[in-house]
Order: sequence, then C-alpha cells, then structure tokens
Amino acid sequence: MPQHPAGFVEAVLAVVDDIPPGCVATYGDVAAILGSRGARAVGQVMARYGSEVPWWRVVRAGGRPPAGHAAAARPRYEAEGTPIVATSDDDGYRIAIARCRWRP
DNA sequence: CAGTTGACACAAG
DNA sequence: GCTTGTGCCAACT
Repeated sequence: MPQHPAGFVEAVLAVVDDIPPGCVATYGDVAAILGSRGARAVGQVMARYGSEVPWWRVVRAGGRPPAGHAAAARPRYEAEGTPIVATSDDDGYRIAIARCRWRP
C-alpha cells in the first residue's frame, strides 16, 4: 500500500477539520469545495483517514448520518449541540441540517 | 491499463 | 417520503 497518500486526502481532511462545532456539511458540499463532484470519493477518504478528523460533522444529503456509523455519531452531535431529530429508522435519528448546514 | 469498491448525490417511479 | 437505478470520483487490486 502506498506510503504517500494522495493530496486529495489531505484536502478532504482540511475541509472537514474546518467545519465548526455545532455545524455539519454534506459529502457533496465537501466535494464541491474541493472542486470535485465525487461525493463517494469523500466518503472513501473518511473511511480510511476519517479517524483523524471530526467525520461526524460530515453527513449525507438530507441530514442522514453516515451508514453504519449513526450510533457512533449520535453522542457527538449531542455533545456539540448539533440539532438532531429522533426518527423511527434503524439509525434512530436525523440531523436538522437545515439549521446547522455549514457553508464556507 | 482495466476492473472493483465505497461512511454518496440526484432523478424517476 | 421511500425505494430503485444511474452517474461521478478517487483509491486499491
């Protein structure tokens, strides 16, 4: 495996690290900031290097938490004061992205 | 170089 | 509002 991660990775981490507490941004928004449309590419970076950034501030369109990591992100939102809404889905909640959408 | 994968977004039904 | 299908992008095999 490559020891030198691509610069794209550092760019994504920089944007995520720039998101202030209590706010969230969608994968598509992060990709747009980077000048790319690869929302999936952003998720790919999070899956590999997200452990070093507040990945919970990056959510899917509509304010849904990252698949398979909703339970891990929920306490983070409550701790940061991010407005969330309880639902009956398997995730159990949703983010009020309409109120805390971070825009650069 | 071609194929597969993934913490996605958007359009249509 | 939810599900399905298609499209995009970057990294890995």
